[in-house]
Amino acid sequence: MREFMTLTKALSDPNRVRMLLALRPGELCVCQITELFGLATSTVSKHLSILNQAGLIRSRKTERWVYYRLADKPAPVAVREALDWVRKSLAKTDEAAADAKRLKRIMKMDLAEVCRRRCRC
Amino acid sequence: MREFMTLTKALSDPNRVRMLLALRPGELCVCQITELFGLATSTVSKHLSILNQAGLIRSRKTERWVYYRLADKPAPVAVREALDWVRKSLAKTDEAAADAKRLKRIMKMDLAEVCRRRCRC
DNA sequence: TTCTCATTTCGTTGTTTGGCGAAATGAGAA
DNA sequence: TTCTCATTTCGCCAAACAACGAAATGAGAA
Repeated sequence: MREFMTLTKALSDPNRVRMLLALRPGELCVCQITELFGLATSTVSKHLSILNQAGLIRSRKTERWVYYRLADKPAPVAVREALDWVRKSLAKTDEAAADAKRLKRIMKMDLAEVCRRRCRC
Repeated sequence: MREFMTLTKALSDPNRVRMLLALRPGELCVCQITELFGLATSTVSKHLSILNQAGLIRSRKTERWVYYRLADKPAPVAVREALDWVRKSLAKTDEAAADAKRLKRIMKMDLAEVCRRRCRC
């Protein structure tokens, strides 16, 4: 029950759900997600931490960046069902399409460039 | 997206999830649910209204009482998947078993009796 | 080793949410 | 019709939460 509530609470914020959808094509680093949603880095980090704690995503650190991806096959059944539910319910929505479109543009940029841009001095 | 978030928010409170599980065997009236969870009537009513608005449950009024039941077959796919997810993830948990046990006892009581008992004067 | 910098953690603020009791509602009983 | 009473709505309080900027972290670069 406790684990299940961690899952449902993780899914109860629209920005977190959008992050799950954005991660469908493949892993992204924090600064790319920050750029995609126009939120503060600390806010994005918090959201990712909540999704991670729920087991919905996993992280990997390489060089200077932390990459997040959707949970892999060995994830618990409840987690996989949650991800399927999100995908089936929202993959074809306008919001997901708009995010995907903007993400495409961000993916074409240099990663270091994206990270530097996040700094709004 | 908006509808989906209504669903996930509805599922993000443990008492609401317990209510969904309690409704699995069949419909219950508000005072039975109130007795089952030991919450104020107004609180239970609010929770049921949120579940109803999300399409997860439906209501029916007969004589003096309002009965709530899980959403029927013609419910949207996302709703049916949500209910399946809850059932598969939690039906066999200790919490669900404990609630079911207490519910059994309440079901043996006279309905009017249960409603009157709720009044803690 | 020290420096750099992407990310996380901390502390604060405004909003949302769950809980309650009291008052309002409204459909059946009388 | 008026009365009864199960349920809903309202108003309030305390706890939880999302968002931000600033400070801390810690791994790679120099």
